[in-house]
Amino acid sequence: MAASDPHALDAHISAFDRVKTALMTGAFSAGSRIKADHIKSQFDLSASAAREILLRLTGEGLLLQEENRGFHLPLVNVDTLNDVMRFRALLECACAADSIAHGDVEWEARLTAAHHKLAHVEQKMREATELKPFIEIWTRTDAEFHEVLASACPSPTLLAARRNAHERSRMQAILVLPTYGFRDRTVPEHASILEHALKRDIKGCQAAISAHIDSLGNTIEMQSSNKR
Amino acid sequence: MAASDPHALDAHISAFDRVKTALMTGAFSAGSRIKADHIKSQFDLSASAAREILLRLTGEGLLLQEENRGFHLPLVNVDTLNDVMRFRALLECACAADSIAHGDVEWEARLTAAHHKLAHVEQKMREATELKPFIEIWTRTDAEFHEVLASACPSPTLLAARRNAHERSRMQAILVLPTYGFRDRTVPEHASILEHALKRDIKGCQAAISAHIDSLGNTIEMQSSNKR
DNA sequence: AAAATAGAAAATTTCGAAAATTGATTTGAT
DNA sequence: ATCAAATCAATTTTCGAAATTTTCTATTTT
Repeated sequence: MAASDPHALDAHISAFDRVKTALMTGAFSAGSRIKADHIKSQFDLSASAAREILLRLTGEGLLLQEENRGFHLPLVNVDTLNDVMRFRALLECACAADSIAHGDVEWEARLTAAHHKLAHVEQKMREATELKPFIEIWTRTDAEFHEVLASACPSPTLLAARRNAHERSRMQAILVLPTYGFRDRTVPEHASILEHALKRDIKGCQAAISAHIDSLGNTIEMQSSNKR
Repeated sequence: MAASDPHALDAHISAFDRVKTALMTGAFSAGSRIKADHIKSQFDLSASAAREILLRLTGEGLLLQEENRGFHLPLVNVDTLNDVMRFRALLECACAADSIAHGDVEWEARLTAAHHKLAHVEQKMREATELKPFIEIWTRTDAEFHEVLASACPSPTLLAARRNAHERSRMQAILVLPTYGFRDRTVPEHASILEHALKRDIKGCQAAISAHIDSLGNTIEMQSSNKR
């Protein structure tokens, strides 16, 4: 991959997704301005193509826009992180309740498979001394697990909102959490969610989800992890 | 107001809001294409200004876009209406719970005032033979009531999502419901919401909200109203 | 007559440059 | 020296036209 064209292998991926991925993987810091010119040159786009992408990302709530002052990432602190996390918990719980009520054996199988993969990655992370190399794969695997957990919910509106909330909370976590949200306790949390879902215990599953997400929100206050 | 310039008096209102208002008041029909050219001429905008507005509205979920096939209103039927309504109910209930938990006397006063205005309009509607002339003011008053009800909720994310869900459900209602969502039973429904909110009865208030919104969703199946 | 093809028209998307706005720097006045 | 006005550079926003894609219509082919 030539240094002059860092996206040569991503030619089939839309420019929108490339910029969004950059945002979601921490290429910019919290509160920083996202200049159209920078996007334009960095991703080899025309001025208006770059602007349109930034507009779309603003529509998804991943960026903010100020009249005549361009686009910027949201500022992130304990309060904003917890706010988004709580909102996400509300939607994850609602989706999970619907999934548990409507999901069939096929759903159970997919959920078990997704958790198996996630547990595999997280086990490696617990054993590793450096988390960083795992973050990208873990982020994808974690998103997939929660996606499958919600997938038997019959409401397209709720599903779309949940996914968006997940993306927003993920972006904030990447921006401020030392280990991007992963901690040792994450492993039993995911196991507990799976267990209650398979038991068709809606209340228990929602409690597990809330605990999982709350613990993420609280991580910011105790940045004493010795792993990076 | 000259016929050639239907928006002369709205000069201080942004073009975005003018187009959005047109959408929200039923200027276009469900599923219909929203051609950039039409917006461009109808609202006296340049091609790219029109496109940018349509992009923003898509970001808010009020329009859909299909690659190289432009923008269009969502198709609306019993299922989509109920889906959005259920989602809105989830968020309204969450906001109401927070408001009841956090609202002070000032909030109670504003809520009472908002309900008083709403009840006034709705009383006139019950007495009237034609609903149409009241729809615009009623829509505003109803939105204000639900806005105030939610306003003591401390979560900006939840508040923004609730407002958006309200707008989307309102647009769908305008598109398909015969009386745009108003029925005689709406009056006691709003009263019940107020009553439980002031009593600080979270469960009761949520039940009242759910009943209120469910009854809207069901209206589409019984279009036997003799008023228009 | 139905299906397929080709060509024309309509609509969407993309583009790079012009216009307007903001923020920073310099200049001038008190 | 301080504050205000004016100038300048950087950035965002707006624009109308060019390029692409889709859609419609007419023609040809089976």
